[in-house]
Amino acid sequence: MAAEHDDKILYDLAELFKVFGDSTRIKILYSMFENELCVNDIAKLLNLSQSSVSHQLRILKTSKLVKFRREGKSVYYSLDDEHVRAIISMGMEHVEE
Amino acid sequence: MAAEHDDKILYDLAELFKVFGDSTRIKILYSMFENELCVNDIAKLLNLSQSSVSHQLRILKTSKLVKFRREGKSVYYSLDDEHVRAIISMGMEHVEE
DNA sequence: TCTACATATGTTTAATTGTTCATATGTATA
DNA sequence: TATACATATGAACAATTAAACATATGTAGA
Repeated sequence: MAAEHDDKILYDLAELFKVFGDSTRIKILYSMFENELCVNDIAKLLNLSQSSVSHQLRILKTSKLVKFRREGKSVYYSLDDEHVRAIISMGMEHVEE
Repeated sequence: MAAEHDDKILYDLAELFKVFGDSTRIKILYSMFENELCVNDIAKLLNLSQSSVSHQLRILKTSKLVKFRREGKSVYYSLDDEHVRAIISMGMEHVEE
């Protein structure tokens, strides 16, 4: 317990949860729960500025929580994998009690 | 999507993840993964001040992530339920890739 | 009740971070 | 290549918060 190996992993784990730990980012993630969306769609849907959404998407991208593809002038974002969905769902269960 | 009902839940969800999103708190939670520990044990194990541990335990307590019982002068803390373990494990999987 | 030990809490400070505003980059079309 | 639209990025500011320090509360035993 508390070996140096764990230290690194636990640090990364905290960093991961930190990304989920902001309501703007969670809303953005949740908006993509069913299907991909482009930046502007997210901004309009959640009533956020384009800049704000873009900044947060960068963080989500860096953390590998979302992936994206460009199509013409738009960039479509979606959840990176099932882990992301699973983590959110698991948290939901705890919160909804 | 983005209904007001969701808004509240998503806010709570972010608040929940925020609690996991600090390396000190994650270390504290992880130290209790196998068995309960008293405040001093945690402080010594993780090389933290008693004050710091106590402050963080308060936050974990408020968020219902840990429970506790008093035995003489000591207070023993443990993970509140399997959800907590599940959320951490799920995050671990993502991080360890 | 006095002392020692264990834990909790209040306050201050330093550091982190989300948002805003301004601007840059990228893409398509006339 | 000039213009418009979509997205990204840089910098400054305001708000949040973890840690440190001091102190208070709680408990057991002499």
